Amino acid sequence: MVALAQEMETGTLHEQIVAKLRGVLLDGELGDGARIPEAQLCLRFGISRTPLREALKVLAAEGFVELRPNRGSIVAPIDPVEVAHVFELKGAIEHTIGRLAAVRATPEDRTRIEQAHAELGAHPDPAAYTALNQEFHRALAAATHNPVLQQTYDNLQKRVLRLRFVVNENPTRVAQSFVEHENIMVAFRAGARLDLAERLEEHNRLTGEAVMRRLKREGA
Amino acid sequence: MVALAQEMETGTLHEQIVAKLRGVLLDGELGDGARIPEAQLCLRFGISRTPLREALKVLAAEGFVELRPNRGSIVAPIDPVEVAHVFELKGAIEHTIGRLAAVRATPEDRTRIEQAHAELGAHPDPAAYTALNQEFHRALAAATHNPVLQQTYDNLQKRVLRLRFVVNENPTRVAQSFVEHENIMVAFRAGARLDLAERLEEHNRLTGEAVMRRLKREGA
DNA sequence: GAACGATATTTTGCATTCAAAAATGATCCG
DNA sequence: CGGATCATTTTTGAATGCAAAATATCGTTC
Repeated sequence: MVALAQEMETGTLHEQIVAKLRGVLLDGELGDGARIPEAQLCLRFGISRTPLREALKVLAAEGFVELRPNRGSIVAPIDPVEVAHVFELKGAIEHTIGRLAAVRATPEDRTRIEQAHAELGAHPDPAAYTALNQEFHRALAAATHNPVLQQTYDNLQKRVLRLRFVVNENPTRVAQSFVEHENIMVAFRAGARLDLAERLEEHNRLTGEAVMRRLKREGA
Repeated sequence: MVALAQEMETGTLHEQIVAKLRGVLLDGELGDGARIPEAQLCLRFGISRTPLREALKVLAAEGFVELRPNRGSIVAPIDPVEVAHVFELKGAIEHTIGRLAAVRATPEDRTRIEQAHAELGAHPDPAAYTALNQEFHRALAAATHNPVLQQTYDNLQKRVLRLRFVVNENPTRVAQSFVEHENIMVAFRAGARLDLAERLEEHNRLTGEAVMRRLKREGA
């Protein structure tokens, strides 16, 4: 089992609860549209309803939870149209990540990115793919040294992570994806800003299209 | 007094509280870094601390409020570096708004955008500027028909709105800004996607630079 | 046996309460 | 008179309590 919600055990208690709860949602422990068992989660986290509900509101604002007045909260149902919109926005941000990271990446950033890329190459299995891929893109985003961008990007990334089949990526797409990553790395190493930007945007578009095809097929 | 926080009286009670509280923050009623008077706001909104605190956590996640463990919440202090980062990300989104709005705007969108632009032309006073300018850009964002993008954009826009001197824009910049808007409209009317995208991004950059200069001057 | 409706149970949303932490300020000593 | 120490008050964070709403249960009728 790959932990998708690799949050650190840090920050305020509230932040920790948000992180844990997000973890529950991202790991698909509660399916799409499932009722969120407040009482159960309180027991599990060893807290009362007050802080849990605070976390729920935050996650609702982030788009992971849907609050239905007087009818409790549910895991936000996946809306294919919305997923497409998330990818569209993410594309814009990927482009910017490319332009900025190519120029701003420090030697440490470069090392981390190279490392993430190498790990992806070493583990071509779909099981490991999602987490490593996540790490790779996260490292690139970090190289922009723009925390506002990073956080927005991360949030969007998490939103698509909720789709189970992104996790259980198919082997063909994984292979294709790695080829795209190779090209991304070529542009990155060369410091080719616009080239990197375009490749990242294109990679996002292709991933998005794969996801949308899958969504259509599953008729979710 | 121009109401910056033009939220509607709709949605769940929770959403209304978040909106009202955001209004208090955006209208600059509480200065930068000021302690948030929980008790007072509860009185004013006629609610207890529980729902108010839920709203506070949401606004903290959005970056308007800073929660200090055991020391209460304060209006998030303005960090010039962060403001620059917000503008940088907003630039990426403006570009995308341009590319998409040029193609997707419906006749109704076009009417609304033209109207917003005309109103800006009719009221060249800095006092009215912020609200009308806000409306103009909001209308353009809406023309993308991408709610995810719209919401993210709106959130960023609100973050820069917190800077009081953006509200009290200086006349020179207002005039210059309108010229940029004119050019934006030319590209928009012509359906020139990339041209519109570039002009919007450039407009954002220039606004951002004006704000940053102001920030530096005031030494905030 | 299905459909409806009345009643019991659970869940939800918010107010209240309570313990712990921080801020305040009163007292003492140098 | 200034500054440290300790008691007092206030504020914070979270658990609990309570009324209203929704859901489930069950009996009744057709």
